[in-house]
Amino acid sequence: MAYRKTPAELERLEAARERLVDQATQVVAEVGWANASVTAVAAAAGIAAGSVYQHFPSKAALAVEVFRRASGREAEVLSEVLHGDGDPVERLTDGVRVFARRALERPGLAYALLAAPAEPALGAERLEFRRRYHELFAEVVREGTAAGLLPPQDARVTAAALTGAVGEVLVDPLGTPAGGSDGAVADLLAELTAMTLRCTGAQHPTTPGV
Amino acid sequence: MAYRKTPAELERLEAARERLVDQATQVVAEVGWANASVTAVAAAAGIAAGSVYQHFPSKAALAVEVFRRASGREAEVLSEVLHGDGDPVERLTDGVRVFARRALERPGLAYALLAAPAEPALGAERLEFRRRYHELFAEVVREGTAAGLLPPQDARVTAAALTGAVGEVLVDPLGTPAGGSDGAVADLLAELTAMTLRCTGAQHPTTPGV
DNA sequence: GTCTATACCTAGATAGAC
DNA sequence: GTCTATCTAGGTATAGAC
Repeated sequence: MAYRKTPAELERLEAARERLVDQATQVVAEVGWANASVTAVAAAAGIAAGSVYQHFPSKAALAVEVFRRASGREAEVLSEVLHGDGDPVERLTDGVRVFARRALERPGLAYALLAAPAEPALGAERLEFRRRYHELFAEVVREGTAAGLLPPQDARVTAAALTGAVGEVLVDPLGTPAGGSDGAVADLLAELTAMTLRCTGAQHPTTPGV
Repeated sequence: MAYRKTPAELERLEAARERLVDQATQVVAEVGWANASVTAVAAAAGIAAGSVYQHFPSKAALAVEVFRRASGREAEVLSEVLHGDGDPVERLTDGVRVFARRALERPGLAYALLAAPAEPALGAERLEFRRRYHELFAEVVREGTAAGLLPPQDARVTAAALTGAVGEVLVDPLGTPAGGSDGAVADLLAELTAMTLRCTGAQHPTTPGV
């Protein structure tokens, strides 16, 4: 009985925890938060229901971890694109396009993160992440205004509006089983970027890109 | 024992049901769906918990009724404004302004209807009402395009974007206890209408109105 | 450390008295 | 028709064997 766990033990534990979070994410994407019981999640991860509590103190804690993990990834991707190359307006449309495309590729997960009914704890978490999106968008809007590419405006309002607008436009396609296959996705992305440009007050579409 | 209830009886029942729905709405606005237990709602309506089931077959049915009632009112008000006088762009900004002002006047209820975590049944209901908003907005956007006031665009996407944008912009103020007192509300409304105009691509602000 | 079996708790729903 | 008291189900969390 060692007083400290060996590195190998820690690694195994960590791996099991990872697997649990991954599988829970999968289950949530498939059946939603409401039906993702501890039993179902544990079964998916190949462990017993009771063993979940070796890794998380409560179901809510696991749910929060799942949400943070997945939402964090999206926020990071968005952040990278928004801080990338090109003028602010280009980056904004690129960001929206990438965000939307990723959502449409994993509709179940995106729906769970963006809109699906969930416990209060997750509601709070969602609100926090939406604020993070607000900040990311607001920063770029301010840059655009400073560069004279966008008219004067309250960047926070525009950023919140963009967040809500993109989410709302996506929810319907995400809800319908086959969110739209081939060209429908391209059309939707084009309309989304056009809306983004209008919403910020950009005068000329800069990149008519894919 | 009459085979049919007398008109007086029916009226009394109907009144009790009304009172129950009203009080349930009140409770939901105050404590949210999660904490609006059958017991709490019944207490507010001055009846016993068991008696709730004289009027509704289940808690979910009552919740849906509460949601439909309240959301229906807002949709009607919005519809009236959008179908009122003036050019399409004016009506659009008026609609957004009225919707937002009403929400800010009843923050608890608005938050419950727009964003608060709720059971799956209500999630579906919410989605349905958001579609109703989409349609209302889309119609006016199409009119605006037809009148040459707005550039060509997919009205459904713009309408969904407006719905999401307005909701998202409102959620933060609605969440904070004193949503903003005096001039803050006016500023927010002004920014919202400006955003609405940009989002639809309207070139010149038509009514700088209150 | 992981499983099996079970305790427990909350909240919705019901039965029967008045 | 309404209340009180009770039942029940479902799912989280835990105890103890292996």
